[in-house]
Amino acid sequence: MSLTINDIARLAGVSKATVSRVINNGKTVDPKLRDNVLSVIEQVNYRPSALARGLVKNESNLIGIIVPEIANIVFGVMLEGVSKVAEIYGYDIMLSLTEKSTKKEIHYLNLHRDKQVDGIILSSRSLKKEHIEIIERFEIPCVLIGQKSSVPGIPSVHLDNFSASYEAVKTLIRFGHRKIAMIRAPLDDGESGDERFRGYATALADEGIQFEDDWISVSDFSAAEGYVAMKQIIESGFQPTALFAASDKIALGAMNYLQDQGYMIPRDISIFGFDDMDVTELVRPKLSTVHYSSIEMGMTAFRNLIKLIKKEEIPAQHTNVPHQIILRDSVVRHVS
Amino acid sequence: MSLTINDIARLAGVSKATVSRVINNGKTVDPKLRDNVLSVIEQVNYRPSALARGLVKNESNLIGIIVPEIANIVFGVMLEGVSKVAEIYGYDIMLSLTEKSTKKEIHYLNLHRDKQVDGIILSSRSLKKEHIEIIERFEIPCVLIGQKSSVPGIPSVHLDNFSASYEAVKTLIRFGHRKIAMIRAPLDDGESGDERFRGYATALADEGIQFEDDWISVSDFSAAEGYVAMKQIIESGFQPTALFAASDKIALGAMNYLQDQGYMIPRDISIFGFDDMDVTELVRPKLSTVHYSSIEMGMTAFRNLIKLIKKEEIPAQHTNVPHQIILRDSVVRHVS
DNA sequence: CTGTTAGCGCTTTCAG
DNA sequence: CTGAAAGCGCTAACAG
Repeated sequence: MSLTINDIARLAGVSKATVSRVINNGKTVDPKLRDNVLSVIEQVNYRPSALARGLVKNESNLIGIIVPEIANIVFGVMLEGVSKVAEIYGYDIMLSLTEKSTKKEIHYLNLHRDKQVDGIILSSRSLKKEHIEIIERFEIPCVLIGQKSSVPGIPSVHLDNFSASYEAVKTLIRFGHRKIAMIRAPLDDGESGDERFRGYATALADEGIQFEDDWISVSDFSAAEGYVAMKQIIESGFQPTALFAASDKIALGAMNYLQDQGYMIPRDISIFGFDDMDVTELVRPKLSTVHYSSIEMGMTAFRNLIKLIKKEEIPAQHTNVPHQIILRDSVVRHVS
Repeated sequence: MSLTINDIARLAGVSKATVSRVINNGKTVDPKLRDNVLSVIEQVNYRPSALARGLVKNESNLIGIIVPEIANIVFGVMLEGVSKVAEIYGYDIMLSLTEKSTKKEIHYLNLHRDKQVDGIILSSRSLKKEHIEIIERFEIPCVLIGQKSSVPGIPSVHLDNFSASYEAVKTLIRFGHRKIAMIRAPLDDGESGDERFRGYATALADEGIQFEDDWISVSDFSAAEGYVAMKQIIESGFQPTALFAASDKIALGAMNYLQDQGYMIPRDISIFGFDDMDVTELVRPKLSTVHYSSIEMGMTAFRNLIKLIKKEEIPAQHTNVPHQIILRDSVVRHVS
């Protein structure tokens, strides 16, 4: 077994209170004693138990991250952001994956509380009563990432999905496109999926363009589904001159379908993605897309969480991460 | 504050020992008492503190994962594998990122021990004396992932990088290629980078092909560096008919360079990658590559870790995850 | 400035 | 089958 504070106290010939003091750079400890204790600690390589410490201080220096998946690069990068700042603040990370299951979200919310995490960063499509109950009952500092939160006390960090999509579609329109298809996120994907669609719809409406049902297809965020969704649109008979996809992966899948069918991109159809994953520059033509910084999102989420934990400063209920329109080769002016 | 076991005891009119017993489905507890306690727990939504429990039981149901990065999809998927099995066994995951820094690896190894993780899955380029010291001193069950371990008691889960590369290059040779370039991993990337190179070298040697220094270039695992590495090879004057890249990302970068220079792929140069990331099917031409299952790797690593933790069964020192050669459009027969 | 003494919330002998 | 008591490793008053 490991050495305990008692062992150190004995070895250094002091009380464990003193050892505790030097460990915590406690107030005034006689320099000689301190040096002595320190050298003993050094020699035997003593490390205090975070568990015991957490138990009495009622804090763990652990924060929880609950996200649907991690194989998705967007979440991976987000997590790197959180991790970077967490490291600076001396927090460790407990990670749980939910596969978008509300049940698992609840399950892990509870589990994280059991482990006494000091706070949680949660990515959920929508906060249900059950989420809120747990968070409020146990007073767990919590920030929502990726979706807008409407719950006071639970701030969120996210994109302005509406504006981003609006601008993307406006850009297509400015390039002379009017017959613009969209592959949107599943209807149950939460607020951000809806907002992207709303941006699309509003941009068209503002230009007096009326879209039909068959301009729109639904897809989860995979390339495979994007492929199918594009197929659906084309087979419906609609001939768009441009496509706005709710994610880069969808866009790539769609692009693949079109290329497989002999369409030339962007000559026949312009394509606009969302996310700016690194593959956007690796595919040909390079993909136009909406850029935002996932890492920034993660960092901001953590910073807000810290504010919540320290109770020093109340973070804004909503924090927007900036976005930019990135024009690459997949979009060209439409000539009629 | 949260309710404690004492509250429950009081509320249920029993001793906390009894409450503890029912929580742990302890031996025989009078059914009436048990039901009573259970209903109280249910009613007030009591959840025992994992910290306190961990302190006395000397286990945390936490396992640590220490990897260089997570934005890299390979690690992301690995982590999903670990997570999937961990969930079944009721373990939570503490995650730390090291950016390949040995110092950070050591740092987090210590930190994880402090938090009393029951075991650690570590991805490190090579185990130094310092790693081993910590692991052995504190008797932390630990499995190495992605690299072969030569330390008894620290088993590893990894690919047979040598064979995989050997087979890939043999495949190119079988397709009539002899002037085969390679972009390899950095020299300090550890054993698996070396093995991939050795596979390449051996395959050529076995066919009596002598390669020169300018056939080889070095790149980290990014597309940007792959681009530069390919440029280097071409500008050296060597005209390969095929390229074997140590990763898909490198391959894609290289492909981009070649395409930018007007080369036609695969007509002018065949390309072989490694990893089978999902983009391999999204780019044109689709990339030939070495496939293996990162998720399987993660799952296997966890299973081995559990064996180590439970001390029931000693896991094999080395566990190989199977690989396969995937031929796609980026490789064609060379016609001289 | 230092040691003694209580706990933090839980499990686990050990009696009964 | 149940309760009392000790203790996991640490911190935090409180005296001295």
